[in-house]
Amino acid sequence: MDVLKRMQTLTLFQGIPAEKLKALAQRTFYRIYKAGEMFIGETDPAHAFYVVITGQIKLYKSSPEGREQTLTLLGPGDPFGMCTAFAIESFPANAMALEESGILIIPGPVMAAIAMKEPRLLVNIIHILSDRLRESMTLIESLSLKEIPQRLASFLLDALKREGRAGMNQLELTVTQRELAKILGATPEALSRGLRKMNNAGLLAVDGRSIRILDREALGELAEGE
Amino acid sequence: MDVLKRMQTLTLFQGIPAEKLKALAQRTFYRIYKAGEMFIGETDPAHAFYVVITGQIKLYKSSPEGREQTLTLLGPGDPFGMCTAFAIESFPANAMALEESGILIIPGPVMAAIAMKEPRLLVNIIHILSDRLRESMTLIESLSLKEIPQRLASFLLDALKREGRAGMNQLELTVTQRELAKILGATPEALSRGLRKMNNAGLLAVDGRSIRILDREALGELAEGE
DNA sequence: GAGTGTCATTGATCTAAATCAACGGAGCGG
DNA sequence: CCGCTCCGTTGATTTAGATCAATGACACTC
Repeated sequence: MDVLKRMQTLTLFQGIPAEKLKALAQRTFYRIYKAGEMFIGETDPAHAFYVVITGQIKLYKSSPEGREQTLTLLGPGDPFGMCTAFAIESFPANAMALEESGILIIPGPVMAAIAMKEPRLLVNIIHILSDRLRESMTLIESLSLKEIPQRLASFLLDALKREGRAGMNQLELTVTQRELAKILGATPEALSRGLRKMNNAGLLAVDGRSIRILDREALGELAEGE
Repeated sequence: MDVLKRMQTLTLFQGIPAEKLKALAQRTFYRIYKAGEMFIGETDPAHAFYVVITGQIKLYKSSPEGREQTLTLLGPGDPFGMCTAFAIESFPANAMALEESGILIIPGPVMAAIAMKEPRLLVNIIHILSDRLRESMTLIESLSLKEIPQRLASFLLDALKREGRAGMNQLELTVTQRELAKILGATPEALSRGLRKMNNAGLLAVDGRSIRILDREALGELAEGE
């Protein structure tokens, strides 16, 4: 794989001079992880900066009893590990490949050295961190202040907005319902019941991983809170 | 108040040349907010960078039914609004002064202009954002995977570690129990019962806002999960 | 084609914690 | 001093959602 070429297409590296990027690319690794492979543990001192190239990664927390909460899903182009590269000692979560995934690994010190001389890169990182922070706050709000049907409705509308060309009401889940449950902070059972209820109410129609939104407005009202 | 002098003491501005800081200080405002004053709403397009000088600020989310979840407490020296200054359009939460508080307000564009030429400042901001992100993840974990007694135990140990000189077992809450409940994602009733239970079990002794930890080890076990 | 793991689903039961309600105490303003 | 508000507390009730258990549907591998 041409690491440099990939890096040039990433928004993370927009505005960075080619020679700097080349220096970075020379010390960057590319690795394939298998589906289900957990490649960063919470306590790992992983001082590196990662970028997903192909596949899908989830960042999550897990409890001693085996329950899990997904923090975020990452797809092609998404960077992660910003924290550890510059700031924090150990990675604050676990990372697992949901499918076979190709990942760029940039050693923390390498990244830091380049970034210090390239404010544009630092600003890009700040953008990404800000975005993640906002998402985290939304998740906190969701977990603490909303009930499961509301969370589900919010998620669906959000996903529709994110992936949907205007006017499309079809939604393709990138993950199993089991995984979706972990994103929403619910059990698969609760999610299943939630979907069925919406189905019965005529809000949507589920068919495997694809969901057709039938009544966007009603879903919106539900998401807000009746 | 001598804005420049204050700014020089902030870790946020460590390593920044004096003349740059002076330019920043000249365009910075200082404002006092009264206790209970809500000074940023979630939808506000507040493109500014804030630093708490005195008092105490909480960032929080609120639901239409009036329930609240506190995202974080901020004290003297803590900056916030990093997101809006550089990246996001609207502020992702509400901000309220819990006590009368003095705040520095640096207009976003001013901050951005200086920061672009001062990588050190950008790195400082990345540090802070990383830290906030890690805290957010911990809160998510807490809300989703832990029950209230566990959350409470974690909080107490954390607070003890943060404020405590080694060996001290005395803990002074900076907020009412009502506010603490909002931090933990619980109701005041649930918090009260939790504290009483720990009291009865001989883990701690509550006296108003001061808490004496009697059995740190047992509290630690409880925090993890039995 | 049988055997096995994962997935979604549905029903029955259980439980942590919210909600509702009531009360005593502390601080404050008139 | 009396009323007022906000706080913490305790008890009774309710409920959302977890847990437990069982089932059918696929998709694999052997």
